[in-house]
Amino acid sequence: MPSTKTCDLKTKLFRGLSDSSRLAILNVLRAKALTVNEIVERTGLSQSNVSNHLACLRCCDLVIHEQHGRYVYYQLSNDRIAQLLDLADELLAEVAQGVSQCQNYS
Amino acid sequence: MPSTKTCDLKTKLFRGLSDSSRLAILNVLRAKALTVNEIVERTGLSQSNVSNHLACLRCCDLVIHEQHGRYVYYQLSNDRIAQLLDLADELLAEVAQGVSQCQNYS
DNA sequence: AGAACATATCAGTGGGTAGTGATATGTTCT
DNA sequence: AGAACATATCACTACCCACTGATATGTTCT
Repeated sequence: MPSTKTCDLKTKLFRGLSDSSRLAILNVLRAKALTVNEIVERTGLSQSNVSNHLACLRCCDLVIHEQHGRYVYYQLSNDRIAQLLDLADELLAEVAQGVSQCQNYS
Repeated sequence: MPSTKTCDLKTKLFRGLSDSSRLAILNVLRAKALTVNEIVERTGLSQSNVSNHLACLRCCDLVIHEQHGRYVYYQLSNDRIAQLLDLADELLAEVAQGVSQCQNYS
């Protein structure tokens, strides 16, 4: 059974995933490594917003980046991230309606 | 590839998991079904706090409840929830340090 | 060197939400 | 019926965090 400390870290990990911008970024990165601008185009988010969130995701070791010339390529750092997203989809397949209706948060 | 709508729902699902109280509740429920009071004792949270979060988790179909006399037993609704928590632990095993250091949120 | 492009950083603000306390509802005793 | 227990509901407040806009840093051209 996870300790309190591990639980708090897990809370923080999930908080990293509980933002629509960050999740959109992780989602477009599932296909392949992308530059910041490509991420901006595909998500429709502003550049500074994407960059801010990338800093967060990078700091949390959820993505890694590689500078190629003046472009910076980002990709998922770990296969388990995609697995986690997949598993979340599977769970959602069964609880989507409930989650959708829940009024406690948006 | 998940649609925007699915992504938003996933965001909401993760938001459900991104609170230390809710995660603590889900965590103690992994062992077995518990009454509200047992959850209160094991998590150290206040009764109203636990009850509020249980309402949220119940609404999201993440837990189910059964009334037995004056006690209400709660349990996880779906095996994938525990799987998701396990997978998060596995991912954390590799990114814990980064997550821990990240200053973007607490 | 300077211009154009690509990305990062930072401070400020507004909106959302978690926790508390009081109270309501529901159940099982005597 | 009434008391004691178990749980749920609700309104309020304080805090946290996501987005924006401006600007800084870094890179590759001519």
